[in-house]
Amino acid sequence: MPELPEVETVRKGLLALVQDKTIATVDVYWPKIITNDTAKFQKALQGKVIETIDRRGKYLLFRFSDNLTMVSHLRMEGKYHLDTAVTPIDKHTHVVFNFTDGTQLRYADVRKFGRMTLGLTGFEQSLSGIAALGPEPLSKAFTIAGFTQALKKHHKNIKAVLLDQHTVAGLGNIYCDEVLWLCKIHPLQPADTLTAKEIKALHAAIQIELKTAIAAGGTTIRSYVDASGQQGHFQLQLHVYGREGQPCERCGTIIEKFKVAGRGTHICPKEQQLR
DNA sequence: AGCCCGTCCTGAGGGC
DNA sequence: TGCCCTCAGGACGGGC
Repeated sequence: MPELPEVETVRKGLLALVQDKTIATVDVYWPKIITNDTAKFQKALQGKVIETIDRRGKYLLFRFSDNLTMVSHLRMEGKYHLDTAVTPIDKHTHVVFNFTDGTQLRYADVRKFGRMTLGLTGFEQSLSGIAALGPEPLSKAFTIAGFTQALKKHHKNIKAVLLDQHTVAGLGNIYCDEVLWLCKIHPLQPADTLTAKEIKALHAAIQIELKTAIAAGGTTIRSYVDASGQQGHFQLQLHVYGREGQPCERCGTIIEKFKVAGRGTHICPKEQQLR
């Protein structure tokens, strides 16, 4: 499941593969992936050049010539890769961008949860999802003061707050469990009850964790690969996610798994206690 | 405003 | 072997 480090890894890899390429045509095999009118989407992209690719939270922002931006969210299993027209389209490929040089950018998504939206650059600021997004965790906009203020507004549990993207952008289920373990905070602890010390530790852990995960090319748990088909390596540095039944690396207590906000959640029951 | 829940999807894995 | 059921979950819209 691509979270910020995986999306950033995809962005960098993808940029190296498709920058400056010109789109000839677009094939759409599962129209629900495109939230615009499919025919308009296809027509608008004809002849456009991919100038760069940006990222905001877990969203990829393809910047095209003529002031067009395509917002793309991979959700659970979305993947991009470069291919040639002679390779048969597999059943999980839903959108194909045909370039004028004969190569293709293919979007595959087993679950079909991913979405793409095209508009005039800047439209993404008012797109639901991006408009309400919290600060980028690796930018100066993510301050301890702002983080503290945002946490005070919520009485729901800290894990749900970190997951919902409004307080800070980019964390998903895996990195939430990891940073909470690092800071010894119980995922059900109400956000507005965290101490200043805990908030400071969480703020730091989020940044270190995401930076380290980006450096490792992201985390491959089920199926994540980057734009070149390479797996990430950060799964080797996970402390709690997917480790239920195994001893905590710090204290030896058996890691437990239960549901929080509808998500599988992993904790060390000794070190992460609800207050 | 905040919060919770249903929805979208398919493949993997368990039970019998 | 094969079938059925459950689980995995990010974001969003609707309802309270």
